[in-house]
Amino acid sequence: MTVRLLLADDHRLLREGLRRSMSDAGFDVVGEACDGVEAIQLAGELSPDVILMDVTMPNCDGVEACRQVIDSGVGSRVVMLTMHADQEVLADAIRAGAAGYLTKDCSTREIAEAVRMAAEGDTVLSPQLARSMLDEVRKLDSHAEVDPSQERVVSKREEEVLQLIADGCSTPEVAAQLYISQKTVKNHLASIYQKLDARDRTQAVLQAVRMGIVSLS
Amino acid sequence: MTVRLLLADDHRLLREGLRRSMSDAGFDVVGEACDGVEAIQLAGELSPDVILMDVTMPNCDGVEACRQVIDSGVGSRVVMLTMHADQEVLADAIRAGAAGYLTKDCSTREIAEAVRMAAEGDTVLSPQLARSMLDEVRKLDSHAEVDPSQERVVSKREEEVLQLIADGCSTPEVAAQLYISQKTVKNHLASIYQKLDARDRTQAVLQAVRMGIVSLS
DNA sequence: CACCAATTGGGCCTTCCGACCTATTCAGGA
DNA sequence: TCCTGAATAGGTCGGAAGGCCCAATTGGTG
Repeated sequence: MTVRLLLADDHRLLREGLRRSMSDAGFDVVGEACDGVEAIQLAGELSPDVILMDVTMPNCDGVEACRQVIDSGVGSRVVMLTMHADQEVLADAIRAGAAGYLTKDCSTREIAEAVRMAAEGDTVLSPQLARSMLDEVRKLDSHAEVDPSQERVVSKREEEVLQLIADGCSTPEVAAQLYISQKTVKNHLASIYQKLDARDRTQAVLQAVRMGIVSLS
Repeated sequence: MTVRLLLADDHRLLREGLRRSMSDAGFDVVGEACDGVEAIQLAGELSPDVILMDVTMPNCDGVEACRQVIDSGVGSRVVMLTMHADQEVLADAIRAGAAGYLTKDCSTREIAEAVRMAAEGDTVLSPQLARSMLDEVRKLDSHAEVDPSQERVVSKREEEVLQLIADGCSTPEVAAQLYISQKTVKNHLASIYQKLDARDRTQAVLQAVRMGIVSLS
């Protein structure tokens, strides 16, 4: 029984490489999608056993596409592929129902094994993500409610403040945006400076960018 | 006469895909590097005809690695691979002496052709980058002297100020570092704000990071 | 229950920052 | 040669930023 596989990645080079590797590994590559919307559509039309889905794609990102495919009930197992080992995205992907989460640092052999295991109902992950993955799964098992992405360095509110500053807001503007006083914003910032080992907002935002806490534009 | 090819990309999946594709296309893949430093080292040891080099790599980015390979005089032609069609990076790559600049949206066939053409001394580029590439080449042809990375948005001095700020310096510290008065630093900053459409140092540094003017640690 | 972290807010103070004004020197292009 | 741009430096001024004190509430955790 060959595994029917759908590839979803916006980079043709990677798709072609995967198609060859996966075909050689004995999988039946039934289709390729170059964005999230196409992936969802093809998943519905082709009902593949497994979908190898890139996280970053145009139109609809991989995690959202994964969610929609799982929710649509076609029964496809989704293995996420990502460029970077991002804890946040991993957590999102697991919550979306992904059956695997691999970085593109993996070998084709590892990918092939992951696809095979996903097809058999197992959940697979990159070795370097094993621990956090297990933590996430444990949390899902123990208390099935959504947890605000564990191990946060700064609090939720502080993260909001940081993002607004990164978006170009001044202290008064952040206060207005969040409906709190300027003093509270300053307090949050002072707390952030301690946690991120920064001494001003510039360093705090840069550190947050390095740590992936905030996104730049 | 087969073309001897070196692959440099930090993503093993992509490297393996490329190795297969390029081998099948008749190239002799003599080595693989997973970061910039390794790429430079292997280029020296193996003297490949062509190096397929990713732009974003650990240790030493592809553009810098390209520059060093070209400067080392091993005679290898460097074809850059990139995730995104970035004008700035393209310009840097061309200045660094790259023989080609392709996005990973290209097909393996296109990559193979690009490698072949690069080996023959031609310069190749992604279709969507053709125009800007030609403009860049024209500039290089018209005045062939070394210009300190022309089209600079901010001046050399302003760039130094920006980098120091990004490194965590305050205005007095920047002034001390550059042996100028605080007032001059402020003047530079005011000029930077205009040029980068920023209203404070935080925004200026973030914009500079986006534009690749400064590096974050 | 007691404690802790998060979130909210206050006051006071010093320093920094950015806007706006001017000015000199010097190198390079029209 | 004149003019522009870069780099240098000064002043003033209002607002922003950051340090350092403080306190109230809320929601968990031990």
